[in-house]
Amino acid sequence: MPELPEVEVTRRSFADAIAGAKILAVRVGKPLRWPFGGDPDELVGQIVTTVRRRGKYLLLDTDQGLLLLHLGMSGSLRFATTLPPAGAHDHFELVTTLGILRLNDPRRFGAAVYVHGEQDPVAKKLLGHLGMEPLSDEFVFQTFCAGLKASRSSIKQVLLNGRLVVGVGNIYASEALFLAGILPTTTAASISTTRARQLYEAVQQVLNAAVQSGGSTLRNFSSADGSAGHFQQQTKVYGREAAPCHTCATLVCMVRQGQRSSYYCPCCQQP
DNA sequence: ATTCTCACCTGCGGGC
DNA sequence: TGCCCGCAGGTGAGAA
Repeated sequence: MPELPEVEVTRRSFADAIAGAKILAVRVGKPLRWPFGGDPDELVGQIVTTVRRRGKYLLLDTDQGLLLLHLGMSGSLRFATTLPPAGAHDHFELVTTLGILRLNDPRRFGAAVYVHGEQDPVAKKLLGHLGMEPLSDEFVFQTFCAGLKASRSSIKQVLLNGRLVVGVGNIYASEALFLAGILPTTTAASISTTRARQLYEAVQQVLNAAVQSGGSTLRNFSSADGSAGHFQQQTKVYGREAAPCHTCATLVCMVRQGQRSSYYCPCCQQP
């Protein structure tokens, strides 16, 4: 479920509450996307200091190391002083002095990985190739535009793959391309500087709007305090195949790109 | 080097 | 009602 907005909303919903917590126990369920990377009990006694986000990863700094969490396609976190008994899809849990942090992930594409720091080889493998953070000052138009010019892939794929800009997943790629008036199948390198600028703005606009709306809740997503998002109610094209475009009433179309669905308005969006 | 396809896993909705 | 198929918010590995 989680693209940048959902991960960021999740982060904000428990970052302050967990700061300073001492880890009392670690519970591990079924295997996730990546091995944990050590003995989970190594975390016991460590203090959670801060919660950061890099792309779609959450980075929990402790006084001795770094815990990487990823929500995959179906993951969500809860942080509360008390929680119901762990269910079949609760695969990772930190019991702390300030509450229980629990990862629920039915499909298990998510991950919980412990490393000693961002220079750790495993951390570098997971984070090292990630592109610019679209909601930070490091998101520079000139770099973005140059990256588009250098790619022969479709613009939808470039937005999705995270090498140029991180955090844009299947929902927000379609939405940003609609806002920019660009067809998802357009070759990235063929996009003019003017339209690249529109896309650069659109990416930031749609991600900011989604964060403001608490993210999208398509199935069971909720932030760590249990609240759902509602951006899915304001998508312009995503999930709206055969429905009328809100701008021009033309029916929204769907196309498969790299086994993912892309939605677009054939009237409002051009190559 | 870059680009494309596949695999990982579970659940749900639609069609028969 | 039950079964089978396709699809779902991600992404690294390996092939081309």
